[in-house]
Amino acid sequence: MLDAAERLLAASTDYDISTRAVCEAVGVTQPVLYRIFGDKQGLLDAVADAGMERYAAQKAALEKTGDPIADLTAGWDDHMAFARDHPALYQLMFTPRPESGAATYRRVLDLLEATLVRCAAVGALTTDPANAARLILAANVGVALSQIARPRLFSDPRLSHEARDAVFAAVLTEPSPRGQADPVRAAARQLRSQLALSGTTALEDAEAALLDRWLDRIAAEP
Amino acid sequence: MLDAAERLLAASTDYDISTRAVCEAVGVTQPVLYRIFGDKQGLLDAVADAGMERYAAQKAALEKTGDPIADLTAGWDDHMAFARDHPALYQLMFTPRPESGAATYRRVLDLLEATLVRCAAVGALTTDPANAARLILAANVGVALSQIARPRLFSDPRLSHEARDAVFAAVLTEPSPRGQADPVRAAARQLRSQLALSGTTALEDAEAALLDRWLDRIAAEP
DNA sequence: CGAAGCACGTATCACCGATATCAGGAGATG
DNA sequence: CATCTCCTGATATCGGTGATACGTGCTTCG
Repeated sequence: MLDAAERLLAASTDYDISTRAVCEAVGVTQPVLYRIFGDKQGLLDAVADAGMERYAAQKAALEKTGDPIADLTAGWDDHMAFARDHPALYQLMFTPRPESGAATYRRVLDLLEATLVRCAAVGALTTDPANAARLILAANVGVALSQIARPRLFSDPRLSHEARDAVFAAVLTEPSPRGQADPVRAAARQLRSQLALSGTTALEDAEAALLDRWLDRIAAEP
Repeated sequence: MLDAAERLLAASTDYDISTRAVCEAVGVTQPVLYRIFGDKQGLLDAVADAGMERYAAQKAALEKTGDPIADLTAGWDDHMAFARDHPALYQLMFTPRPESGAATYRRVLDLLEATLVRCAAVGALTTDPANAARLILAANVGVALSQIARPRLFSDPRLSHEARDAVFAAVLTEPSPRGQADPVRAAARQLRSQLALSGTTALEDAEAALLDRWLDRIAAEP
């Protein structure tokens, strides 16, 4: 029944389901749903909890490295992947629903905090794990929800990586492995933005266009 | 009518309103609502748009400093205050609703980007304003929505300030090179030196040579 | 074997989004 | 001034949804 509800939720266009449709998909009538879950909110909570279970399992299968910072980075990307793969379920879990969803936030925070405690154990954390977990989760949810809301504007994976590196840099002592490690790319990006907003006359239009393409290539270099 | 809808939305417990209640509050019947807004979604879009108008006005009344970075900081805090004061309206504006809300995101991004362009004009930005705007807005929305969802966990203003500083540190330069004459020339010089000491493979030799001549011209520009 | 308890279905209520249809009034046109 | 047209609003209604009271048949245990 939870499976049917989640399937209908994923298939729905307005991120909403009807208890009738869920019951019909399973082959029972409405009162059994209300006997089991008591409420539609109860059903949605159970669906969110099942999603949380899968999220935790996915994350548990991921964290096997000895390096806690690598695990933390993988955790962020995994969070983004989960949001991308299950947008309706993700929104059900992390969007502000009144009187609900508390368990999801709490459990994700606990998972995150566990990893952060490991980071603190190796002296890589500049604040307490609880505070860092709140910061990371809030930013992660924001990027994920923005990506769900406006894929055209926010689906660029570079955005997620930049946000991740920015937040990690604020709570970790060591610079993150991939974050702004390449000064060439940073310089190329800065020059491109500066050229874009100050109409320089040192280059002709064709030259500027070609330069822009090169800077783009440099900035996108792996 | 928009006023009644927003009032009912703020008073509702489940962040939802009924078209009947809105009509009854105004004193008209349902068909007039559907004549005016065409749809319930149209009504909600109009409410979100009115909220966006108020948000823009509040922000316009705020940005008066000559320092764009101070304005950017105030903009973040103002965003958080708006979310705290109008949680239902805020969620209507920034939560992923299908087929809607595009205008809100776009307009907020434009406002943010305008301030960021001013930051870039004084050489305080390390990336292009569009990218920085996406990053800042996503993080800001994430902290705000988390605060709405779980006030007990995320209402600490220190969290918002930490997130703000973390994101700003990722897109802003340190205010040390204040007396920078020309940010374009500085960026060109920096890129040239960076390219010289790190053999990048993104460009062929001939391209790198031509790029070097152009950077020289830009750096030598009066 | 019989009765109690429970699970399920039937029928129904109140509410909501949306619309077809009709009544009344403002303004144009002769 | 009469009439026609267009616009605005109300009435009535339809399909659907969350939720529940009540009856019925099956299971289970003494």
